Formats: sequence, structure tokens, C-alpha cells
Amino acid sequence: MAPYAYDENGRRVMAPSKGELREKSILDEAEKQLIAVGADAMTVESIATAAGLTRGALYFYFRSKNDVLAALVQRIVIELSGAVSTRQKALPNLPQDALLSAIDLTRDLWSRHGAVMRAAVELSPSVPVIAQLWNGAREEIVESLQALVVAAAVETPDGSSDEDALVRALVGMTERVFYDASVAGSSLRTASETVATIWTRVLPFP
Amino acid sequence: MAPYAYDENGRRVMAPSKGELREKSILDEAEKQLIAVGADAMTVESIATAAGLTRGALYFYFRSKNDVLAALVQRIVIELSGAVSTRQKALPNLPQDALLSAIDLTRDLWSRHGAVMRAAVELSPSVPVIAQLWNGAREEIVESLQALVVAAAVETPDGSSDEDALVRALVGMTERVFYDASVAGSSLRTASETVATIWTRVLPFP
DNA sequence: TCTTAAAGTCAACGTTGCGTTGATTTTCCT
DNA sequence: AGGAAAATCAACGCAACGTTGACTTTAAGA
Repeated sequence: MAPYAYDENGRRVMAPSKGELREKSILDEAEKQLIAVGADAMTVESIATAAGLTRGALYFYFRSKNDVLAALVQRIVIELSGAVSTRQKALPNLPQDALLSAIDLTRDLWSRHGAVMRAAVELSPSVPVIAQLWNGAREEIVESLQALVVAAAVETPDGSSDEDALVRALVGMTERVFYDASVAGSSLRTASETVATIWTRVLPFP
Repeated sequence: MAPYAYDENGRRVMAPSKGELREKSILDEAEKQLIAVGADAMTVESIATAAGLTRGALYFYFRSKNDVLAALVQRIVIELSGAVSTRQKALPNLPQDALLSAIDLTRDLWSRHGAVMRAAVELSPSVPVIAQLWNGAREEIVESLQALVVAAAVETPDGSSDEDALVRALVGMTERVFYDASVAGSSLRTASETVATIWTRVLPFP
């Protein structure tokens, strides 16, 4: 029986001020180790001692190791979500530019949070909480871009085709290309160009 | 894997021994459980008892749980590899048809071995042996398709672009779309169409 | 200021599942 | 037959997860 209340994402409800500091330091240390050694090699013990407490104490703040990872992912999902919606408000006049700026935004996120995003992709299949966060974020992007495509009234070269499915596939492709580049440590700029080429060839704007 | 002896014609010298049968039954049971409960929930204990032996005995045949999974993946990689090379010999006259037949082949593999292929994708990041097999197979496909694109002298709509990177990205996209469809249990035929649309729009054959 | 409930901390425990070992039985070859 | 190689298993050790219950600190109200 859990002595404290947790929200649907596994975070403690209403963490007190001192606790919030601890919570943040746990997450910061966890992110460091995620970058340094990866999610597998990173153990609850190592996170706890790095944050200056014991395993048992860590379980006061997070229900499980996976919840720590999920909180890390959530940080980025929140940032991403905010960026998507503000970018959508300041809609550029040209749809091409809107698309390119979306790709740019994606590249920026991957360059600044590569390790966490890689972890999100890799853990999604086995950690439901993370899958939920990650899929939700992707869905937001998909919808934003579908709206863009509809608004721009993209001409379909070869008759009817399911534009929604195409956009979803392209979003998946984008994630994939950046993921690969991030893993390989190769240029995200090059990845960006590849992605842009494919988008514009598949969805030629008028 | 196990060092079998082969004669000068490449046939195996000895008829399937008791051990080989055991090995096969282990793999068969493992595949069943992979389909039924997934790689995580499937334990060495459960595989062993399902195959009618104890954990210790299983480790006589495979060095680790991951090696069992890897052997499962290898089965499919071998089939895939064979299919790719035979299809390449019987090259259709029209490059579009070659491409479509390649997509068809991929769909067929996903429909028959979805569970194992999903496992391969999901385990690649954390299991080096599997990553090696899977990446090798993908590389084979990439090269085969790059050759196709070069031979067909695809016209690039917008000046110079790194065709190799495009093909690699498209192969990744294909894997991704089929993976998603397989996870969602949705129509692989629909996935096939989406994939085909994207390929042909990105690489318009003359 | 004293009280006390909640917040915070930790050592020790229990569990699961992986991989190893050494001893034992079965099979196969000569 | 007899010995080498193949096959089998019970028991062990271990890492990492998550839990428990008891202890200390903090802060807020009488």
C-alpha cells in the first residue's frame, strides 16, 4: 500500500519545496547518467547515490526507475508541445516555410536533447508510461502538420491518396532519420536536408 | 552457431541428431511465446519447460536468452537475404515493378513473421547481436535498392541531392510504417500502399 | 514553547530472473 | 564392452528491482 498519492504519470502529487529540489536533482543526475552510460547501465542505486541519497529514499519520490525515465521524457514533451503550439500561432505565410521551420524545430530538439529522445524511442515499446507521452507528442505534431497540408491544399500528383496516412508516415520517417543520425553521431544538418527533400517531394506545395 | 560439419556439396553430413531436434524445438517454443507474450515476459524458464527441459539444459544449447532471440531473428534474416538475392536475379524490365515487388516482399515477410520482426526492431538498441543481424539485412536491402535507382537513372526533380541518403531514409521509413502497422494490428496492405506512394513520389522513375 | 502529524530518510528484506558449476546419466563410436 | 562426447539437471551465486517498518527532521498550530 502506497503511503502517498501519485498522479497518472507516476509523479508525487504536491511535492513540498524541499522535496521539489530533491526531485529536480534526481532528474538532473538521471539525465547526466542517461547521456553518459545509457538507460540500461544506469541503475536506481547509481542515480540515488549521485543525487546524494539512498535507493529507499529515491522510491519516496518516484515509484520506479521507469517513472524517473518517464519524468525525463515528460520534460521534453512539454517543451516540444509548447514549441509546436507557439509556432502554429505564428504561422508563416508560405506553407513551405512552415514545413521547413517545423523540421528545423525538430532538429533543434534532437540536437539539444538527443540522449533523452533516443531513450524515449527505445523505451516506448517496453514502458507504457513513456509510450503514452511519446505517442501523444507525436500525435500533436501529426495533427499540426495535417492541418498545414489541408490548409495549403496540396496538389496530389497521382489522383486520390490518403493524405493523413502519408503525413503520419512522413512524421515517422522524420523521427527515424533523426534518431539514426543521433545514434550514429552524424550530422543532424544532413539529416535535416534529407528529411526536407522527402517531405517536399511527397507533398509538393502549390 | 553450433559448428556442424558439411560435405563438399554444402550438405550437412549427419542427419539431424537428438541435439539438433532439441535446438529446433527450443526455437519453435521461443517463437510461440514471443508471439503470445512478447520478449520481456518470456523467460528462460518458460522457454525451457515449454520445450521439455530445464533451464540448465537450455544453456547447453544457447549461451543466453538473447542468443535464443538472435537465433530467431537469424532464421528470418536468412530467408529475407535469400529472397532479396533471388529477386534481384530475376530483375523485372520495369524499375517501378522491381520496386513494387520489393515492397510486396517486405509486406509478405511482415505478415508472416511480424512478431519476430517487431522483436528485432525493439531489441536492436539493447542487444548487439540482434542489431548486427538486423542492420546487416537492412544494408543488403539498401544496396539492392540503390543499385536499382542508379540503373534506372532516376531523374531528380530539384537538382542535386544525395540519392543514397534518400534511399536509406526511405528504407527506414518502410520498416517504420510496417512496424507501426504490425504493432497496431492494422492492414499491411494499406501500409504497403502508403509506402509505395512515398517511394514513387520521391524517386520518380523515367 | 510544546506537540504532533506529515515529510523525509534509510538499512534490511524479499523477489525475480539471469547465468554458472559440478556432478550425473545417456548416447555413440570403435 | 568401454570410454569419450553429448546431454541433463539441481543447486548456487548474483545483480537489480521494489518493499517494509522504524527512525529522524520539519513545520504548523494550540
